[in-house]
Amino acid sequence: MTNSQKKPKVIVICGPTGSGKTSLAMSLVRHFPIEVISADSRQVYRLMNIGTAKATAEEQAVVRHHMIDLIDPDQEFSVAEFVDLARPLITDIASRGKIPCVVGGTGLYIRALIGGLADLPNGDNTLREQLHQKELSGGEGTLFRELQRIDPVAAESIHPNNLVRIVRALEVFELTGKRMSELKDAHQFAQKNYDVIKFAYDYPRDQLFNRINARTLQMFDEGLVAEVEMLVKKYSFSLKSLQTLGYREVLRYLKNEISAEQMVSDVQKFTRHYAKRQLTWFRTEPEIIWVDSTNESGKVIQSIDNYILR
RNA sequence: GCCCAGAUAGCUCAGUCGGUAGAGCAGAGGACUGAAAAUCCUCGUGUCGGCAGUUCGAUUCUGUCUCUGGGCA
Repeated sequence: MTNSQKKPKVIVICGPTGSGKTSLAMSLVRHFPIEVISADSRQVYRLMNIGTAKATAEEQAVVRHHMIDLIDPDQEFSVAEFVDLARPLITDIASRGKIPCVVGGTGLYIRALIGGLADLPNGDNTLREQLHQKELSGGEGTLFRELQRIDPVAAESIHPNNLVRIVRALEVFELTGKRMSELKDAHQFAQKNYDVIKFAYDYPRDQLFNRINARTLQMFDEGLVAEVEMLVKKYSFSLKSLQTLGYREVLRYLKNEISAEQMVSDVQKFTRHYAKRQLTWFRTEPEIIWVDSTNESGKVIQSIDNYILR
């Protein structure tokens, strides 16, 4: 028995929002004994259902879904937690003779799940807050100049305007005494624990955008506004998880900052932008089998058949 | 019917004291290792409404026509 035969086989269905990942997964159920592992940074939240396009109760009754509804909307989540929770699931599913099927659009989560994470510390909100304060009091560019001093390589690859990245790099140095660029470059998502086959639907751009626009309207029909109202009532307007595409715009509408019409078209627009960013990410993701959208699931099932036999 | 204001990038508009034009948004491309549905970067040629006139030269001035607002009858 070779090494690759010992590794658990994992099917990945990725790609931009609205490209039909869930329905592809559902069509695989009839042919393969899969269980779904959602790779989605928002579907982990309970009570956020409509706006995250979570698999419906009916769909979840057909196939077991994991990594959904893990935490309350006032809790925080991270890639690291995702990897820590999802990896044992893969082992478990495979040991029961089933095939783990990772379905989702959060590119970083998928890459980290498959390739592993570098040895970096968890985020520290207090430290982040301090760093932001430092930038405020020291003036624009303070943190970037500091980063240039302590980790010039990281500073080279981070734009001076990208505070989130700069803060993270400083945080890593602060917490470990090591440069993030070095910790990161030694890693490169190079772990190979799984035998992976990856798919994504490839749509003509205008077709994907039409699907997104239509799906957004459907979310509003299904009661997205009511879902957000409920969350605001149960928690608050400042809930961090509500700073999510779709939820954010409804929030602005509920605060009377934008009209209902504006809200809908904004959600459509920002979802299109998001899909574009995802495409940029997945284009560089290695070994994705891009499936022509007109090909339906036939090609995928064929490929998986070959993959299981190999 | 008359008067006024417009007509410039896919959209909203700025501008050129006459030397063929630029913002925002849309759109396109890119980056990304514990915030990732987040965060950040790059990219602007279009009969300047049609036709004629003045001029070395008109998108800019003049005339006229068409269309769109608003007002007066």
